[in-house]
This record gives sequence, C-alpha cells and structure tokens, in this order.
Amino acid sequence: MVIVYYVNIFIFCGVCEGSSEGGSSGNVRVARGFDVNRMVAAEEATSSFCMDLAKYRGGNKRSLEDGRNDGVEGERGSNSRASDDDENGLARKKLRLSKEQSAFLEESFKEHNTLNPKQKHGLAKQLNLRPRQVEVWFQNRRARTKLKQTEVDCEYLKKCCETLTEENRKLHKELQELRALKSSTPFYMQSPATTLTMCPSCERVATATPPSTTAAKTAGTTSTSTPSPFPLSRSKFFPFSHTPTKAS
DNA sequence: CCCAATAACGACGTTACATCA
DNA sequence: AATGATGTAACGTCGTTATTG
Repeated sequence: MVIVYYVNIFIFCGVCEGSSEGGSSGNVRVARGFDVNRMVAAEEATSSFCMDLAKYRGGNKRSLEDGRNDGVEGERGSNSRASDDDENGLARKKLRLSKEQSAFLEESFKEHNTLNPKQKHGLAKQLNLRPRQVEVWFQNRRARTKLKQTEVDCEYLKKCCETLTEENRKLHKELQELRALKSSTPFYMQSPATTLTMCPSCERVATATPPSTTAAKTAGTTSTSTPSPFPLSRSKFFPFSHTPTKAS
C-alpha cells in the first residue's frame, strides 16, 4: 500500500522533471524542492523504503535524484543549487536518511573517508540519492569525526592538566618540607650548595641532585618515585596526532 | 618554464529543519 | 500542545591543488 503510493510519487516526479525543464541541467530547482519533501510530507516512513525500492524498480530506476547534476562532469555547483531553490521560492527541506542508507554510508566511510567521483556516483546510485547528498554526507561525517576527536583530545588534555597540577602541588609541598628541614638542621650538616638545582619552570631551587648523591634519597625524591614533568617529552603528553593529513 | 584563469574539492562555520525530552 | 535542546542535512565561503591555454 505504502509502497505503491511511493512509487506513484516517483513516477509523477519523473514526469514533472522531464516536462518542466526538459533537460538534465536545468531541472535542479524543480527536483530539489520536490523530492524528499513530497516524500516526507506524503508519508515519512517511506524513506526507509528508498533503498529496497531501488532494487525492485529495475528499469524505471531513473528517479528524480538521478540525472540532475550527476553524470555530468561539473556537478559541483552546490551554490547554484541553493540559489536556485531560493529563486524558486522553495525553502530547502531536510531529508532524513533512512537507517539503511546511513548504515551503508557509514560502512563506506569506514573504508575511505573521502570519495572520488566514481565512488560518489556509485554510492549515490546504490542508495538512490543524489551525488551531492552523498558528498554532503561525507563532508558532515568528516566534521563529526573531527569534532569527536577534538573532544577526546580535550578530555585527555584536561586529565594531563589535572595530573600536572597534582604533581606541582606535591612538588611544592616537598620543597616546603625540604626548606623546613634545611632550616632546622645545623649548618654543618646541610648539603653542599652544588647539589641543589634550579627548576626551570618556577625558577626556584629544587631538590634535583646528581644520581650519586644521597640527599634526594633521604628526602624521598628519587626521579623514579615522583617523576618531574619537566624532562618529559612532548610526545608523552601529546601522543595523539593533531595534524590531519590532507589526502591528495 | 612561468603565469593567470578555471574547476574541483575539502574544511569550516552557519542555517534550517526534524526529532525528542 | 508548546518549547527548548540536540542532531544533522544542506548551504556559503575560503583556501588549496591540479589542469589548461
């Protein structure tokens, strides 16, 4: 029942497309204001039939999607399409991709997150979408991936920051204890000044001592027990790569 | 080889709409 | 039923790259 209605709409669209504009180049505005909206408005559940239907429609495959801009070399023209809609007074409407369509696109995104024209057209044909829709979907999908990665990175940096803050707090405390110890011990028992080093960050005398000395060990500040953040390489704190390589 | 014009494409930001709580 | 939040399809713009004359 539903399917029949859907098919009828498709046929109607095809006729409309062919008669009104009479060509593949000029029919964009008619078709775009049309396709999904009518379908969705007519009955929203039909979109999930899109793909399955395409299998069965056989010879009458040329939907309103096909033959708009695809198949033509310069199918870029997203801007002109938009303006065409506007000129026509038809506000853009949103298609909700069916689960099957989304899953299919998702699968192919896993394989390659960019598309060459052939892949784009192939996908569009398989999913009964316009190549432009496939292109847009991949653009948005890449954006989502990046956003998610950014969130993950942000979370990781936050954790790093917390760790460093805690480390810093411990070191300060340690320094205070050492200072207290130093002032409380007699002068002749104090370590030689050469065993004290300067912290490059806070520019204070820290407790870092040469490995051979025992001063740090007595204070419990071996480099293995409480590693200082200073000598850590950047790669340890930023193991992820932020530089997306542009696929050529 | 160099250069300007052009097309194609991706990233990014934004808008508009659908859906859900 | 109304509404704000959220997700996402679609769009506009800009920068980059390849091609062509």
